[in-house]
Amino acid sequence: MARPVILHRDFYSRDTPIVARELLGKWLYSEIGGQLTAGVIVETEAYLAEEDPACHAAKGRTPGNAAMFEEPGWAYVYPIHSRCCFNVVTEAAGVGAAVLIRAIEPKLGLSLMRQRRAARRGTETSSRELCSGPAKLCEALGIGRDFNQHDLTKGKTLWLGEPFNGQDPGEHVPLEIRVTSRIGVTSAKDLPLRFVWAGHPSASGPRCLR
DNA sequence: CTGAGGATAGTCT
DNA sequence: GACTATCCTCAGA
Repeated sequence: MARPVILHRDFYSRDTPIVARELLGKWLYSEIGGQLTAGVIVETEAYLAEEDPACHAAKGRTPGNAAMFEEPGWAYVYPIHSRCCFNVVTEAAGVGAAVLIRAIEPKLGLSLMRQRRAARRGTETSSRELCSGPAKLCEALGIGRDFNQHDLTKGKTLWLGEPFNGQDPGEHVPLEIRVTSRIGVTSAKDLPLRFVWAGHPSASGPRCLR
């Protein structure tokens, strides 16, 4: 297929909150075994290298978080509660900052997404619930730990880019962005580092935070 | 519809 | 052994 524009290294090589904000409206693609799935990013969270105890890199580099210290534009996939969450590394190599992708609106390959989700759940899932959470979208797109340290700027198997061919980018830019504290973190509760496409049905979290 | 609580496993100390 | 950037089920309204 003809690739839509892929996000390059310089997109990621900026301050993490800026990257998190500008990621809203971009598309996340996975092409695994020749099967394409994709969706629009509607919710992100920034995790900072400095003064952010909630960041996995806060206590320094360990084998588990090593990906966060790699090149911007690389993937950091970590396991939690027997699921996975997907981050993109930002700023610069050695810094230890990233953006967590919390929710997408499913656009391409819905039936495969449903299949992958149902494999775990055993029940049918509505399209708005399909990718409305960091671990849900990983399941739906087939993102596992094998994508840790994957280079997202190559446009192969897993990457971020502009809207799919034929889709008007203008329709995929949020009219309003809501900024809140991050969901589920136990430290640094007050930092306004969560970015949501305001009112989007595919966002996660309690209704009052969408 | 909403909010609370429990299940669950990988990682670090 | 204690954490956890989660998800799902089940009450209750």
